[in-house]
Amino acid sequence: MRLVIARCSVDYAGRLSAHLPSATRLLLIKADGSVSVHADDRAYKPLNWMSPPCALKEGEDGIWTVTNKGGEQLIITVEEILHDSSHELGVDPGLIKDGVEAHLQELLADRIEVLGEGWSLVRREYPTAIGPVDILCRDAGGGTVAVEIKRRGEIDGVEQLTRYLDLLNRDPLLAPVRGIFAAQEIKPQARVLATDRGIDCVTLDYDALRGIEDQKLRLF
Amino acid sequence: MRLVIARCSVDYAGRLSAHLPSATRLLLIKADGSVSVHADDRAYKPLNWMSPPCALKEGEDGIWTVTNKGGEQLIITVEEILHDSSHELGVDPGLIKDGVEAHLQELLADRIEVLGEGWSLVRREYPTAIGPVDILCRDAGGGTVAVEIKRRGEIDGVEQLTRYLDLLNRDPLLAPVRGIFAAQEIKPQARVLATDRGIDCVTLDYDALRGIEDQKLRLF
DNA sequence: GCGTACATATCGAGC
DNA sequence: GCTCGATGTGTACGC
Repeated sequence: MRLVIARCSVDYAGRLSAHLPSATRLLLIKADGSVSVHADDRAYKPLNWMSPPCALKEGEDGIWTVTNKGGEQLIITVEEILHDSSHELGVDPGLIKDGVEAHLQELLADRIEVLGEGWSLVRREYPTAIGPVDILCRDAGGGTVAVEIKRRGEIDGVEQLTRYLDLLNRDPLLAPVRGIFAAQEIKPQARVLATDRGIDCVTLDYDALRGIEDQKLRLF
Repeated sequence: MRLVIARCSVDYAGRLSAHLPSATRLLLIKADGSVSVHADDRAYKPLNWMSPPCALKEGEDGIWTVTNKGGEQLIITVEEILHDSSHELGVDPGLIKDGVEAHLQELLADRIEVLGEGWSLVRREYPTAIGPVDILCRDAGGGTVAVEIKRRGEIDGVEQLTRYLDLLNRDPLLAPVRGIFAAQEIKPQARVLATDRGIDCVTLDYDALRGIEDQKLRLF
C-alpha cells in the first residue's frame, strides 16, 4: 500500500465525466491495483477512484494515468508531493460478520410461530424458477405462505416477493399462496405497496428473536 | 488527515456485529471525524469504519474507541504502530460531474421532439402518490405518455415505470397512459420485460442530445 | 462472464 | 430530521 499526499488535479473519463480542481489530497494506491483520491471529508468515500483491475502509469511530467480494461481513465496531474510512503501489509484475514439477513432468516425459520400460532415451516430457501423464496410455511389453516425477509424493507423487496407469489400461485399444489414481508424496519412506501397488493407486513426484532432462540436453547 | 499503519484487531458493535483478527492495516482518520480501517485490497471500501459525526478516544493501553451519536462503537486494539503521520489538507473545492440522469432529463425535456414529431411536454417530475414521474408528455395524437429516464436501463427501471403507469391509468383525465423507457444503454433483459409490458424503449445519445441543445442555443 | 441480491452502503434533494 | 431515488454504487455468489 502506497500513501501519497499531493497537490493535484484529477480528471475522470468513463461512465461519466468528472473533474477535480487543484488541491491537496491523499492518493491511496493499494496492492490490488486500485487507486483512490481522498479529501479530508466525505467519510470513507473517495472523491474519485479506479477499481481494480487497473494499471497506474506514472509519467515523468507528474501526470499519472490510471486505466482499466473498459478504457475508463483517471488522470491525476500531480503538482507537488508532500508525502510518499509504501507499506507492506500482507493478506488480511478478513471480516467476520453477525446480524445480517441470513441470520434473520435462520432465526425466523427456527421460530416461525412468531408469525402466528400453529404455523409450521415448509422449508427455507424454497426453490423456484426465478430464485429461492426465503421461507415457505403453512398457517394454522394449512394455507401456504411465502415470506420475504429483509433487514430493511423497501420497495424492491415487495417487488421481489410479488414475483415469487405470481409464480407460486401458478402451482396448483400450492395455490393459493399469500405473502408476508418481514423486515427489521419497513419503509412507508414499501408498506403502502405491499398492502395494495394484499401482502402482510411484519416487523422483526432481531434481539427479541435471538432472545427467544436463547431461551429455546436453554430449555433443551 | 491522519494516516496510521498499525498491527491491530478491530471490533464493531452497531447495526451489526463484526470482528477483524489481528493484522497490519491502514487506519485513516479524516478531519470530518470519520475513521476507516483499510486492508491492501477491496478497492476503496474499508474493512470497517465509522461515519461522521463520531468521536475517537485513544486509550493509553492502545485501545482506540470510536463512538457515534447512535451508540455504535468501533474498538480498535492497536498492537504496534508502524507509521503515523498527520497532514493538513484544507477544504476541497469538490467534484464537478457531467453526464448523470439529471442532465439527461433536462436535455430530453428540452428536446421532447426527439421522441416523435408533434410531441409536447406536459411537465418534468410529474407528481404521483408513489413519487414523481421523470417526464409526462403528449404525443402527436394528444395521448398521454410517461417517460422514465435512466442512465443505465435495467429491470428496476422498468418496474418503476410500470408502477407509475398502473397509478396514472387510474386517473380518468389522463388514461390511457403509455410508457417510454429511455436510457443511454438498455440491458437486454430490461428491454424484454418492457416490450412484454407494452412499454417502448428509446436509447438516448447524451452527446447527440447535447449537440442538438447547442444548435438550439445558437439559433436563438 | 453475466445476472441477481445484499449492504454498517453513501450522498444529495425535497419536504 | 426523515424519506426517497441515484450511484462510476461495490461486493459476493450463483449459473
